[in-house]
Amino acid sequence: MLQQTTVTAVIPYYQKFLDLFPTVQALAAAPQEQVLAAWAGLGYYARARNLHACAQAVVARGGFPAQVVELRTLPGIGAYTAAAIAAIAFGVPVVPVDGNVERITARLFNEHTPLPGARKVLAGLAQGLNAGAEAQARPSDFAQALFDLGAGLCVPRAPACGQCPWQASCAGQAAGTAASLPRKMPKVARPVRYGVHFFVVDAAEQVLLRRRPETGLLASMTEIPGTPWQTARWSNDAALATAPVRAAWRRAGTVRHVFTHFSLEITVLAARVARFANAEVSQGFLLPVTRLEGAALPSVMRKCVALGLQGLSDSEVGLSG
DNA sequence: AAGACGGGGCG
DNA sequence: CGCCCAGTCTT
Repeated sequence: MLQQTTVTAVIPYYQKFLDLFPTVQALAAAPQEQVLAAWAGLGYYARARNLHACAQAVVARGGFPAQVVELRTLPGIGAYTAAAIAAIAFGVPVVPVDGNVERITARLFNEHTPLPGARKVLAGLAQGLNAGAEAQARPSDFAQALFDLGAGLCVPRAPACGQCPWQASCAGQAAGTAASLPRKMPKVARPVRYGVHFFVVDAAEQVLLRRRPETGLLASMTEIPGTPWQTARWSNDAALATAPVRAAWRRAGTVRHVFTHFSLEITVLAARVARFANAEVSQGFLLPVTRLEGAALPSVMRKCVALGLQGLSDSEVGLSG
């Protein structure tokens, strides 16, 4: 759950997962929809699918493996997580290399090769950090100490080298380059994409939703119907041609959202209908407005829903469509 | 070796 | 606004 995410963001989700799925068996037996709904808002949804599949694999093999090479074969368990579990849960003397440890290592050895190219070299160097007898005897504490050093002192900007226990042996500190390490390859510009999504509610206060494809961005998550996300703005006519129902659409507003590889600008149209025809619902499903909170809606769609609800409560003149 | 893959918090 | 976060998987 912590992969590429901050601890503070994870804590409430972690608590919710322990309540919903108190054992690995319970998680393995849960329907995917419930797991995705519990993960909704945390991002990188492949992690949720991997965690679910991982629980099923662990139950199938009769328990958790304790060695790095076996942990590594489980879904969603890469080099870092395998080492972290082995060291923390099973006392294996290995060093888990996350962003913190990468940064500490680059500074200790004054390594100037930019990431991600330097990743393999840094991981190799990091494996030598626990050579001392104390580190060998306490792999879990040593890993935690590295995380805390990276989070508290050896921070990305303005590291507190004066308080660092490794200051004397740090080549980056000696060279005066610590604060600028690790170096990174320049990032490519993020393009903008545009979409139009439709928030529509019937007289029974049910919202029309659909499930996203099982692969790609926001895979298997829930959304309100909408156009594809393209590089050009949508004309009214082109967007309305994709509307899931005929209705008096009104413009509820614009949602802006930033993904890793592009920014998204979504125009939300909102409408009420008396009732949905069967054909209109066949592409998706209906959910009472009061149950939207428990749905597997990613953050961008929660923004759209909030805007749609607000749009319906307003009283403006609508577009036709 | 590159990309794809979320979301929020902070300077 | 850009950077960063207890990375992994696919191509």
